[in-house]
Amino acid sequence: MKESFGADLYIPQLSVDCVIFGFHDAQLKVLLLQPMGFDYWILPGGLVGQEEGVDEAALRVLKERTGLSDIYLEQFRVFGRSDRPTIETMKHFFRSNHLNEERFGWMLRRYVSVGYYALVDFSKVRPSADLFSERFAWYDVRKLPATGFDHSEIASGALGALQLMLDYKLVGFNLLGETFTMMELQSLYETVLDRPFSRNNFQRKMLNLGILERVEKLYTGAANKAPYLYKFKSGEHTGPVPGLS
Amino acid sequence: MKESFGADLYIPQLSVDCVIFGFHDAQLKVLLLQPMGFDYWILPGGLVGQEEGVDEAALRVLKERTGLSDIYLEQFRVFGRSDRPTIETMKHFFRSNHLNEERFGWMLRRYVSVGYYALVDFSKVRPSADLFSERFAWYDVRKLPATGFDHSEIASGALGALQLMLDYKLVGFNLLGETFTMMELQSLYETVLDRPFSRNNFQRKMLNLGILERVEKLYTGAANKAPYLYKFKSGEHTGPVPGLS
DNA sequence: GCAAAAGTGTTCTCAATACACCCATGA
DNA sequence: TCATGGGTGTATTGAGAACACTTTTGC
Repeated sequence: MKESFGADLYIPQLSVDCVIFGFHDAQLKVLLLQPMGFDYWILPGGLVGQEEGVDEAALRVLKERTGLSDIYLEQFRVFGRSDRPTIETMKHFFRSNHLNEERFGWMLRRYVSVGYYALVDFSKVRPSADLFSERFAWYDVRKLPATGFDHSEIASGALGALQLMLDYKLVGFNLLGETFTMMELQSLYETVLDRPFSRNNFQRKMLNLGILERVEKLYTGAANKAPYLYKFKSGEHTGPVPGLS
Repeated sequence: MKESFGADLYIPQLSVDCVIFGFHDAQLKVLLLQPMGFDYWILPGGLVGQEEGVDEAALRVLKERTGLSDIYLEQFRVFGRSDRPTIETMKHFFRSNHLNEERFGWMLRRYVSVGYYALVDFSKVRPSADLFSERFAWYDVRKLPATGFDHSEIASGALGALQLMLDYKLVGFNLLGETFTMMELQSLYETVLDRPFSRNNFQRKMLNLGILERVEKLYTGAANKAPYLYKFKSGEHTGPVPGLS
């Protein structure tokens, strides 16, 4: 039997893909990687080690790509159709990079992928590309470039799941920094849910939840009243990996 | 290399497990199987064929165990911790049934399982045990017997997911027959959500949704007013497999 | 006619909405 | 002092909860 590099280290035909959301410039952005010598982009992802939990694999990918641990992470769906375009894309990649198909042939199979989304503080992320990628970039989740595999489908699935969860578990705060103004929070909600909120009612709704703490005033130097800064009362709704699978 | 029966037919180390919910006697029941010569119970499940989608595998299991196709099916979570008790349980099973570990040794690995829940009309199901099981039985989801693997965790995860979805997607009707009385529907909601509703408010709420059609009166022969029968206006919320993964 | 279950109506409360008004700040 | 953005207050609406009342049916 030929030497297959890495074949025995991982669970065969299983991968994780992470949709990493960051909020910046009033846009909900997604971190993408561009594989070597390719003109399309893919989501950060990886294989699951034999001794590793699936959630742990996703956290490892997140740590490698963002430099952060303690990230809010949620599993949202398995992408397992038999016609997922995994083999063709991988072959294409191998040929473009002159990789030996005999060594990495074990990867040329149909893969089932577990989809995760993560919420990060955009300003804290120090992204880095992986070994097979040339570069990374943040893209507006609603204006994605051409993607490999079925990764645009995974990204829009993640957006739908996030929209569902946003109020239910109050996860939005994970996309902001330690402190934020009410307008920033509102802008986040409007961007994610893609609909406007009225300024004053939004404020009342958020304050009535009883999970915001007013910190101090922020002097912007702008020609208006200085807005308050708020802090999320850390508690149940912040932690990463709610239901470790 | 030794002959491994079935090893190449399936995606290695990946399985599906189905929590099949039925509503009967004011209880939310789950269909369980008892493996040959064992004293615990397990959920219906199976492996995923190489040419088969993960959802398709779940539908196949459902059809085999219930005799029904067109079942409401929802994927809810992946169970992929590295310490899932799959190997020990399988070994135990092989030894009890004098199966050759050399032939089926490829199954003695850590498995990742995709969890599904299904909603069926209890009266239409004709359950059957699988090849490795002695018998089947319906159990109240809140009074499960001792289960193998981590299947009680999967079952309670499914219950949680169903509770979340019950109102959001109005999936409850899949647990009832073609027509039903308002009391049956209310009893279903009370059982699933484990809390009481007031009779009249529940009725108004349901009718205001505009998805119920009043059919005719039902003569029960009881010493009371005959209740109306209702029908679910078939549309968006009935179909099986909402997001084919 | 009475008990039991089904159907309908009324009131109260609370949260979401829309609208209006006041405050702080820099040009 | 005025435009800009932030903060607060008030009326309206609609859904949900609690309560009471009427209708049908077999005994």
